[in-house]
Amino acid sequence: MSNSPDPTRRSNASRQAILDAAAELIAEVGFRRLTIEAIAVRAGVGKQTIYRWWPSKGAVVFDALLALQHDADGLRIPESGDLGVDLRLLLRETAAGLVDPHLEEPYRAVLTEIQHDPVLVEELRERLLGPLLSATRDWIRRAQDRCQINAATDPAVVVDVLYGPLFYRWLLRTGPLDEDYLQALTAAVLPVITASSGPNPLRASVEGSPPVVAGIED
Amino acid sequence: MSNSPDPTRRSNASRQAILDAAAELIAEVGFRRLTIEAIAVRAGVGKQTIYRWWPSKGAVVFDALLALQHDADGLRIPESGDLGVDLRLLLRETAAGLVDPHLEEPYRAVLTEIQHDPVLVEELRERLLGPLLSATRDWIRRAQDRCQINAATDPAVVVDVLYGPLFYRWLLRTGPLDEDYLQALTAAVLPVITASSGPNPLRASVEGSPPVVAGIED
Amino acid sequence: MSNSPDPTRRSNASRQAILDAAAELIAEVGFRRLTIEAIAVRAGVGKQTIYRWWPSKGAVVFDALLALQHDADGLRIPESGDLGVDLRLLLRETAAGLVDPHLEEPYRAVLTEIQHDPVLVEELRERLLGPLLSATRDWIRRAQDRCQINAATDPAVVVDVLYGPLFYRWLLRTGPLDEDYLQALTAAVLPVITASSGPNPLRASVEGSPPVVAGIED
Amino acid sequence: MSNSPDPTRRSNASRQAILDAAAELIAEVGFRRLTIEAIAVRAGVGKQTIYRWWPSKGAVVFDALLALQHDADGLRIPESGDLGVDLRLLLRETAAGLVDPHLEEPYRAVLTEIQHDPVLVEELRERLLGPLLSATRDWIRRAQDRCQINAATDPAVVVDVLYGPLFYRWLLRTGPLDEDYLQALTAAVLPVITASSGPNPLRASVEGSPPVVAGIED
DNA sequence: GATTAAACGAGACGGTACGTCATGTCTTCTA
DNA sequence: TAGAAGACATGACGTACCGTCTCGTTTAATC
Repeated sequence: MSNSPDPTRRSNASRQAILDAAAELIAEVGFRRLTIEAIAVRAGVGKQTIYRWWPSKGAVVFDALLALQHDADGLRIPESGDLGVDLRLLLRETAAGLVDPHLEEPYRAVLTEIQHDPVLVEELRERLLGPLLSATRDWIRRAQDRCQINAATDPAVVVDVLYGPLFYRWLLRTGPLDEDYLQALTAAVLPVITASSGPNPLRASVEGSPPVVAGIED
Repeated sequence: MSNSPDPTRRSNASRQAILDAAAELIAEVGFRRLTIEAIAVRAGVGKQTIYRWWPSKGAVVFDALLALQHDADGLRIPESGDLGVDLRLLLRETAAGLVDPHLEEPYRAVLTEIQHDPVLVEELRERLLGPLLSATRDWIRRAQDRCQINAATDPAVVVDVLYGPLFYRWLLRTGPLDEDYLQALTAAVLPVITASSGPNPLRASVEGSPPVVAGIED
Repeated sequence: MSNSPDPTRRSNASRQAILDAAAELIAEVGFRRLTIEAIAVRAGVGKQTIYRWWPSKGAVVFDALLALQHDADGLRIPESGDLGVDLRLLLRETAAGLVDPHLEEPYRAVLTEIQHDPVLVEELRERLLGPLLSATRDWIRRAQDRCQINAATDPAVVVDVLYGPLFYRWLLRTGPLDEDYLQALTAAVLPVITASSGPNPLRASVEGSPPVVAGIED
Repeated sequence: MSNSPDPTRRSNASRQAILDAAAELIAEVGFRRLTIEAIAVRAGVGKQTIYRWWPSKGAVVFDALLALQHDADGLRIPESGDLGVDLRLLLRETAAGLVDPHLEEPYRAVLTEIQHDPVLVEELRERLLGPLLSATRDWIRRAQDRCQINAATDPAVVVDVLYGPLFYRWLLRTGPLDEDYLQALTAAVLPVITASSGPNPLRASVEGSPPVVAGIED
């Protein structure tokens, strides 16, 4: 007694028209004023056709974003062997996606939607973020193998340190993601991820300051 | 010929009731299903009283968040002189706010709303983010004066590197913000911001890789 | 590029429910406190369904009134050949409608609404008043053919003289529309409409008073 | 423990400004879209000053109408002794008020309001209609004394027959109240009210048709 | 002339209903 | 028989007014 439709009978023309219409409209009016009805009209499609195949407006936008990214061929992780060069390229490509006129609004919309939609966050993890993050983690691990990145650091943490600052500035709009910024960010982040060799008195305080840590770890 | 209401005649009881109701409701049903009507009913207030004083639902939630924060006395920036200790405390306090049962939903809501509301982003900059960020930047500058942080790095970039990873993980829900994570993040971030003195071959590649940089800097 | 809905797809169940609810509510609370929202709730119908098919609250009540009248089978014009008898029957049937517990309020509401709504007055003319008045005028003409009514008088004027006094008393509530009144009114009106035979000095003054008439006819 | 205000301290300037504003606004936007707030603003008066002295919007308009009528000096009942002349003058003056550009809308508004407001209908009876109707009835009685009007007819019925047709046409907008109509109406109505002496076969049927009347009077 | 109490203007308030909009479901017609 | 078209019940939107309720500010009448 399943009510789910038969995917083999799905009209691909309709699917494509819907994603195109969604992409166009989100660029025109933004996510807040984007409506299912408008998408249906623009796509020349019945509303039910949208409701049949997507659970929410956010899911449509998410799929539209994926389609746009495929057109742009996605994020490639550079690997020249030179960590500084690779890092700059990686950050630049990431930033380029965030400020791309066609992609920025959908990105913000998806980021927005996952805050309140557990289904969509799962979707995002599996189909957009997951591949990207695991590729990044592999890239990090290889750099660790080459002793370019401190092997003691969890790759997941390195990922946060790489992408986090970029997203933070982008989301809070505290400044532009221009070349100057990327340059400064790369210079600042690079030492974090490089192998730490000599003793570092500050670092020591983190690992060993007993009274504070005791209080903290309660 | 101004149509704006007279703030001196504003009912403080209504204002407080509205903020309380908003805080309660956002915790109960989340931001998406939060409605102005429900806030008005819960607060025992006419809808117009909300529309008179706030331009949008997001603005109400933002004020409710500010009020909650004031109750919690806000974020204090620690300054023991030990950079590692201070950094951990700072990150821990920040993270504590993000995962506080009363604050998490409002935080996500505000973060969400500023993506699509230029007025609110300005409000946020002035009244929530601004004070916090400038305090953080001052803290950084003092640490730079003590030669605990590389004086060549723009404090704004340091801010991004400090808070960015935390927000990134929190927004994308790629993992918990628990003590283990904060410990690892502190350990990873600390070297970024400490003064780098000796020659660093990787750093050199960032500053000097001619062919790539040439292409980039066009 | 028409935005008007397709009448062939109209839900007749909703239509009937709306008219019934309107009739009930107007009897319960009167026209002034009758609201579209209450009609929608009582009818188990969305407000939009009302707004889709009727332009105003008055129009709904008007249709409700028409439906009630159809149930009561409307006004029949009697024609026994005896003018006095017919006239009394006509006035009595008219008065019966005006004081019917189910119809009085809707009648007053419609009369009220047409004072301020040109669209509704047209509607009224075509669908309620028109048929009644033209039937009455035909009835008058046949009586004139039988020389029971002065053939020189415009049937439209006769109509006013027939119905006007009744409506006047009903609208201004200057007295009851009971049998005594109908009896007196019939007795008074009958001579108006009967063929005038003998010379009438007063009548003469109307037709011949030169100075006054001169001033009037300018 | 009376809450009613002290009439001796009433501001006459405000009273007049309110009535003027009401008269202006009803001419501009009609009664339906007339609001107390708009009257208050236009009159430069606080809303409470209106609510303090009038129980309803209809009451304000009623007073505004009375004031307008006083300016126009009201309806004088002509009495030349020639019934036909007097009747024409009376109908003409009545009709003139109904179609006066300044008075028509307020008249319709008041007529409308009394349908649903028992307080106002009483007010109307006492202050507007009452004096007019009793004057008319006196006029009729004097004509009856002069044997110009059938003394057997109740003056109240005569009043209805006089004014009713005019109001009927005016309210239902079935035709203009121009000189031609007034001429025809006068000619038609005059015989009703004149003394009928000789035998009238139709009249007889009214008074004596047993079978029909019997059925009716049950 | 100072006091004082009520009417006044202004307008914020808790409400109700408005008419519109978008949602997600359901039905009808068409390819 | 899937899909377009769109009517439907639902319910929130933001607005307009309602009638009540403070607020100072006149404005008379009393002291």
